[in-house]
Amino acid sequence: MTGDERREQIIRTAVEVFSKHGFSGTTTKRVAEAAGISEAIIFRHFASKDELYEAILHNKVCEGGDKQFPWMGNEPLELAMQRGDDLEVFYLLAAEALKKHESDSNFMRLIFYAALEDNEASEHFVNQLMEGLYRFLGDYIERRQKDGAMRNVNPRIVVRSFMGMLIHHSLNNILWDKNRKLLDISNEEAAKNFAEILLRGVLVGGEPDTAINERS
Amino acid sequence: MTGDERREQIIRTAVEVFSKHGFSGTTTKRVAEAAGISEAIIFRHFASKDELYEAILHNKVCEGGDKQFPWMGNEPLELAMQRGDDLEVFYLLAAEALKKHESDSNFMRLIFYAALEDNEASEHFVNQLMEGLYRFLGDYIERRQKDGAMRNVNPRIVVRSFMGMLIHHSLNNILWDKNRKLLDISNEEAAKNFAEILLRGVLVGGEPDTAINERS
DNA sequence: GTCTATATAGCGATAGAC
DNA sequence: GTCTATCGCTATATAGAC
Repeated sequence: MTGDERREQIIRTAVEVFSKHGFSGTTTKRVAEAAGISEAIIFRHFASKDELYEAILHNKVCEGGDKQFPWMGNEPLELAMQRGDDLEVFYLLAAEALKKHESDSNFMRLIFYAALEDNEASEHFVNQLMEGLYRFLGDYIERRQKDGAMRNVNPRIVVRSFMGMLIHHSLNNILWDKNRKLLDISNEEAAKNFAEILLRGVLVGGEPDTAINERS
Repeated sequence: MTGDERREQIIRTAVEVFSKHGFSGTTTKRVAEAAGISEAIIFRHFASKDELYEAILHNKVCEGGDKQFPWMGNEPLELAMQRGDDLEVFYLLAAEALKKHESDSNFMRLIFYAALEDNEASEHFVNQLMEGLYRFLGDYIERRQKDGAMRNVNPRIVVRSFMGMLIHHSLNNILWDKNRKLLDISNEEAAKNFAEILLRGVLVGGEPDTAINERS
């Protein structure tokens, strides 16, 4: 196996191990065993365990990061946005997001570990990718508010509400509720329901009888 | 300092350290330093690092767990539920939850670490506390559906949507968006908005023009 | 109840043969 | 490019003095 091939193989393997056990919980020995090589080879390709970790985070979060978000270069989505088909917009976003989360749960685990363990990749994740998403979806919501289609709620609160539904649902599926005791539904079903609940929540019309800030 | 006092002090200190760095990332040495004692004392009170960790998880998740959830013995909440004041119900739940999360972020970090590191406390957390919450709030939603006040959505999807908003918002505040770059609002504001969005989303009336499952 | 000193094992990382 | 052998260090845990 050539140097580059080996390096790639180590990274792929390391993603598996680090995403399972985090940085502190991962030993170079386990990575070596999982890759079927000796520890020494790892340190021939990466100067330190730290450098290996940074490499896989960079690989997953920074480079592959754009692909984690389904809001760029998605034709059906862009068409739905152009014609102001809100339900379709939110449904497509939800379905894509849930699918991604499910097919790449390692990415989610890495991000959570990085955040908890206070790795700077976490900061990068928020500054670049999440900020991009908040702007992208926030702008759409703002436009729809100007159209008079949506109520005047802080667009970023709407984005957070929606992302909350999606990320928390995937988080349950990956971490806590693996055997679906609390709630057992398909991604399709979940995406439909989340989109519809959120959208009804922000569209004009159908208000609760008294808004909270009009109360005593 | 007596034995029990010392034990309690160690636990309090260990909660801080474990919640910051997780199980693998925490060394008994750091706990000892943070408590201002020698390592030997820790092992006089706890047979192993594992036992200390289980002790603090039991302390926070199992015993203190009930207090983490604001849905038992909360009078204003129960009154609001009795008179079917949905907005007040969801607002109170949201406000209480966000307040708890903020004042005890260590609890959230412990839970997340436990889930990622595959500790059994995580399972207990879901089976006991989350299941209780889903039943409690799910039952209320079901009742309101029978009243004809809420649409016929799987109640547990509604609970998940709402919990998603709350937990994900707190998670952002604690982990990723500490300096509130993405969204900077008070708990009060957040609770109001989440409650109103969710409630409009599930109340009868104000439907999006075409539901997703009626489409092509 | 608390300490210092120490045992033992596993960690990240390196040396050097092939 | 890969291995075995090993270094230096730190981890958990214990022994024994005070």
